[in-house]
Amino acid sequence: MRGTQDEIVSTPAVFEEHGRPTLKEIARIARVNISTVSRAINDSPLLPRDTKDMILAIAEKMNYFPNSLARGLVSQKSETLGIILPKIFFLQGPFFSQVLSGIERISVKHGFSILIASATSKTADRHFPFNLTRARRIDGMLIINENRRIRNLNALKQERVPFVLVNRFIEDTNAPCVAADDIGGGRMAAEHLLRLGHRRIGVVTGSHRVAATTDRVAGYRQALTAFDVPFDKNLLEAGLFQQGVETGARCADRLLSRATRPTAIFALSDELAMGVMQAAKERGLRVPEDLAVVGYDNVTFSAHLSPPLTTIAQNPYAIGATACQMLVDMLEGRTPDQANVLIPVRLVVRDSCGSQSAQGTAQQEGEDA
Amino acid sequence: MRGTQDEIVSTPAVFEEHGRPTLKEIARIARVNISTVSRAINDSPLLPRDTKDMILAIAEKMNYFPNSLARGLVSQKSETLGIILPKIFFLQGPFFSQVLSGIERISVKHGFSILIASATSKTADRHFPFNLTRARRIDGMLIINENRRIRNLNALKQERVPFVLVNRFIEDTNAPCVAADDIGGGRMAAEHLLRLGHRRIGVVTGSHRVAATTDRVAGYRQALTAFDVPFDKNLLEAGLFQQGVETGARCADRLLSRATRPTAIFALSDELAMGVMQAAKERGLRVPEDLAVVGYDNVTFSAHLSPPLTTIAQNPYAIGATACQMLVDMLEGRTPDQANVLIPVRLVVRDSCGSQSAQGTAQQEGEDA
DNA sequence: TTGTACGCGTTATCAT
DNA sequence: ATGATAACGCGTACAA
Repeated sequence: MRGTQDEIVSTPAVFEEHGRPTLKEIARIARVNISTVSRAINDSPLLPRDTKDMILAIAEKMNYFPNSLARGLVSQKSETLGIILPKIFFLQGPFFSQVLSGIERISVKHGFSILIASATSKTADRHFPFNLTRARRIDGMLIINENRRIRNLNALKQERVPFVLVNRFIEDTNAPCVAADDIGGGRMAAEHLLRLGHRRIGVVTGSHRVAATTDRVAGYRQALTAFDVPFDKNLLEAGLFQQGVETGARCADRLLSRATRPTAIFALSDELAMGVMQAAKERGLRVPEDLAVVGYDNVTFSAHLSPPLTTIAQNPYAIGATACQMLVDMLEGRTPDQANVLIPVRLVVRDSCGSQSAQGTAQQEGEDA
Repeated sequence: MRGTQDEIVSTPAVFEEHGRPTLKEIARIARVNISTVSRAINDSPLLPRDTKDMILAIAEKMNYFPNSLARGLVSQKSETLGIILPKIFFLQGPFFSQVLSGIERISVKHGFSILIASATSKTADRHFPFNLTRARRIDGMLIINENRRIRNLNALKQERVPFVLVNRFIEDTNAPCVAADDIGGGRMAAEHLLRLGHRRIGVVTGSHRVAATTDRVAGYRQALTAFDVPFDKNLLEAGLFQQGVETGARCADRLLSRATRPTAIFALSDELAMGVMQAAKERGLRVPEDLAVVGYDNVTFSAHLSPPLTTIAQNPYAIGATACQMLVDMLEGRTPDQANVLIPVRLVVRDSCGSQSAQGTAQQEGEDA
């Protein structure tokens, strides 16, 4: 019951007496100077083995930990990364959690802590997020922002604080970023349907203010162009990512009540796709026979819908990890080889578009990133 | 395009020249002593209006921000809360995100930053999470741990660091905690089925190492006892929360292939319930006619399954917010009126158990916490 | 090899 | 009403 290490380790509360131990305290006990202790703690090559060991033993016994505030004051570093979130950040799905997980993994590996900060209400600090760097709380920032336009990017650059844009892709060497290949994802989904012979492909989107919508639609249009299919903006219906199933169903309803209804629908999230399938069912349309459906995200349940949903899988963990690695590299003086990186997505073919050989060009699973 | 405030505010980069401004720098320019500036910044009542205004104007213009490291060094506080996560924290669902959201909201309101920290691999710091408090990085901690047993709770208490256990309920005035009422939730789900006349109620659980499983099962057993129905441990099948749908289906399969199969199944998550419904369908069993199903969590898609899933809704945002409020209270010297608080859950009745008046006692929606 | 002394930016306690 | 100065805990150039 004590064996595993997923847990808090016990600790002698030695410091009960005089508060937490400091270098001075240790120096007093070890009968050496403070700086000698400091050197021992920092494993300075100047000190001989024995002195070092002697001091380290005492420090260990006293449960000493360097005060990182004092250290930071001297070094002008906090060894902390800030994750900057928009005021209303949609943490609904598992996406953000996975990104965070990737960030966390890399940051601990390099000894950085992470501070989570979201824009507060307007009454609060209007200097956000620069208050954090100006107050020396963080050394760099990972900016998570789903908006299509990054406002005041210039201010960001001027501040001269290392940052990485997470999940927002822009082609700007001065603005490092890591994002999923939303354009590629949109294209792959559309191509899949086009190859199966579909020509009227409806799209159920999220808000056009978020980049996920505009980029994926852009990819969809690329595919259309490649197949010489004219773009018809009446085939687009905008729902809300936050209310995926409801709005997905509503949008699908509108699409399916058109005079010439689409033979396929590309939904920009699996939840939207779920709504689409539901709406189709209610109209007596069979998926995939009467309507092919493609989703986006490959969330856990999508494999278990009936029929199992063909979808685009992203890699949020890799996004977080890569972004964090880039930031750490910058902070440690290395230059990342790429400033703007795209994390590939992949098409997961299941049953919601029918057998691939049924219509159109037969083909297996070649279209991965 | 500049009007909204969801974004980064622009900032004159005045400090380009001499690094970031400090009290000393401002004092030099204002031709006053450092301590005068300090008083102005901290709005000391000793200073007359005009001096204060004069200094503040300069500070503002120079874009001054107090160095929180230096402040912390003096005040012995970091104004930072730590969120402690287990090594492998299942962030799959939206649950954690919502808890985090609640924490974040309250903490910014009180001027605290939040530091995210998960237990690292065993090679790293074996003092986790006390390294954080000992290094003065955080003033208190919110401990998120899904395990049934909290190991070394004593070490935690001995460390004399303010903490709150999040989503783990224990009856211990010395260990403040905030959690969802899992026992109540289990009971409510089972009662619902019992009222509808079911007597053989299968349970698809998660791992028995996590409290969510044991507590909800405990509640289920309470309901059984209240209805004089003997507990049959063969009606329990353990799946995995992380692989909800798959293991849910597998467990349901085992349950449904029993000689006398259950007439209802209580799944401890909506994903598990989804798997249960799928398994039922594959056996040609109709839900709810042949099998009633209750889920847990009320995730977004559960309202849109066919049939819509009856489930237990938790309130993760409230859990986070309440826990954080308690911690802040402790840090600011207030004593929370309750040390161990239970956040109520509620039964959301949909169609997966059939009409309530169909069998058993008719009743409306009285059983909320 | 080890000690001395100063500075990091701030607050607080003295004076004046 | 304001200034000088000593902490806070640590790192480090310089001395010894």
